[in-house]
Amino acid sequence: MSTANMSTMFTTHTPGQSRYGKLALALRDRILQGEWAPGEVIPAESALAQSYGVALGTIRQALSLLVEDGVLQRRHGKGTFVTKGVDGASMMRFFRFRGVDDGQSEAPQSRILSSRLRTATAQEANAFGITNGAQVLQLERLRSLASEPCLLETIVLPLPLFGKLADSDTDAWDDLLYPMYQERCGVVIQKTQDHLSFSQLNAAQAKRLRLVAAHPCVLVERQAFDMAGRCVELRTTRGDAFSFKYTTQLQ
Amino acid sequence: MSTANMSTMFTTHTPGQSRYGKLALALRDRILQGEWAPGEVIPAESALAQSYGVALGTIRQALSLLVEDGVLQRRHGKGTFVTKGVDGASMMRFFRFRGVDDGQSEAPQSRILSSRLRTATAQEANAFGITNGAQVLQLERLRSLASEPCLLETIVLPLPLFGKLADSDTDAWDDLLYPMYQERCGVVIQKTQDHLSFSQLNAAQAKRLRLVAAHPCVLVERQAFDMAGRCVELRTTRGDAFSFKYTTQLQ
DNA sequence: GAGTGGTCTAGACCACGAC
DNA sequence: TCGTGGTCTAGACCACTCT
Repeated sequence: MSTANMSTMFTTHTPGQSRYGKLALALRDRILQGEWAPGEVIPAESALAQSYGVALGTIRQALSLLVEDGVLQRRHGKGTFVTKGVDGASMMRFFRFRGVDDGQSEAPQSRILSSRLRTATAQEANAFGITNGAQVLQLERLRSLASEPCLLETIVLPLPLFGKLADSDTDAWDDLLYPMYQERCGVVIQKTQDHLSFSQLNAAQAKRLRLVAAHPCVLVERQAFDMAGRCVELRTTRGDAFSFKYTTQLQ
Repeated sequence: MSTANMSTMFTTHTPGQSRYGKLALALRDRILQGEWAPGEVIPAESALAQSYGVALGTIRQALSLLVEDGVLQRRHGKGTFVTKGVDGASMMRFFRFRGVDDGQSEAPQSRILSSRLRTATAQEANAFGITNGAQVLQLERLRSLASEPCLLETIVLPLPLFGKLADSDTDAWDDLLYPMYQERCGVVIQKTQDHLSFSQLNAAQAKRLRLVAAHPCVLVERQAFDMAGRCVELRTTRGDAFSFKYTTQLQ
């Protein structure tokens, strides 16, 4: 089972797949298998090197790959830890709402407006990798800062995975969904991809956000992925375009 | 064997400043000094290691830092090269204009609408690190795809550096400014920082873009930096908000 | 074949964190 | 004091690129 082959004389050194690359894949598998839970330490580098029969530097390169991927985190003097996942407040990085005291980023409050089951669209089934016609859970959610509504969200979750949420009382839900996904469903959000574009609010959406119909808004279409790289959440977020503020660097 | 004992005696091993960190700073200086021009190779890793009297792995770590910074690029089997700078078309990554054949990203055309000298504002002087009241060159520029105007830009450049541009005929300018900065003024754009927000076009701006006044637009406020990390360009770009399309990933 | 960057080894010591 | 990750060494061989 162990990949500890004999010596460098026999390695094919396949182009595109070095030894540390294979080690990274092997370790990633063990993490996904749940051998070490999110937040836990993995064995020391020296121990891993010995158990795989490779040099320390080789195992360090493997770990570096997983650190780059965001699967692992190193802490000098303490150990190497499995990542806990992204923080749920990350949607706020696209906006800077006024009226709220700037400088202090208070955690936004969350209210679930509706929760219902329906069959997945073809697009959703494809994204989630589930069969056409499977069930999904659709949520409408309003996020507020200092009692001021600021973001309106539509969230779609594949049912086999998030069944426990469908049965529970939405009033008892946490303000942050991603940590809750992990606690209640064992789903760790590891990566997100956001598509930003510009749109206008319809009447119903505007009412929720205390704006007028056709008010300009930013549309954020998010796909969230678990540690295995599977898409496990589709989210559409709308917020006042004039509160949009985003910074990006190139090189 | 005994080398480890020797070398450690001379290095203070200052916390927060490793040997490869110092090497990276030293090499960066030599690049900024112009010892190797953008696009040129630097000496081989083995040669650098020998000339600095360090192990190969140490010089490789130093080079890795500069590669991360975008100052250097490695090419297996060929050598390590000084980066040529960012491509000028990078503003297009925020938009997806329709009517133009999608899939093919044609290079947008450029027309300089105006060019004039004026004294820098306090904010500009601060950003550029020049004295208050110094001269700057301000350009208005329209970018078009397939003869359709799509982006309106205001560009401010500090004068001591870009003096040659002020004297030249704007009709003979290139479509891409950054390569031209390098050719004519020896300025290599190495990094950019873009602040995105939403706004509305005034009457004059709208006319240039063939839209109506108060039409929603995306506002991109860019700072561009040279290899030494100095801000050498301030740019404000406006484009139709409905053509805005941007994708970003988290972790 | 010669030269480059990329991988790997085996071992030493340093800096950090907890006990 | 001990265990952890971080730095550094000296030397070997592999894979890519050009001539």
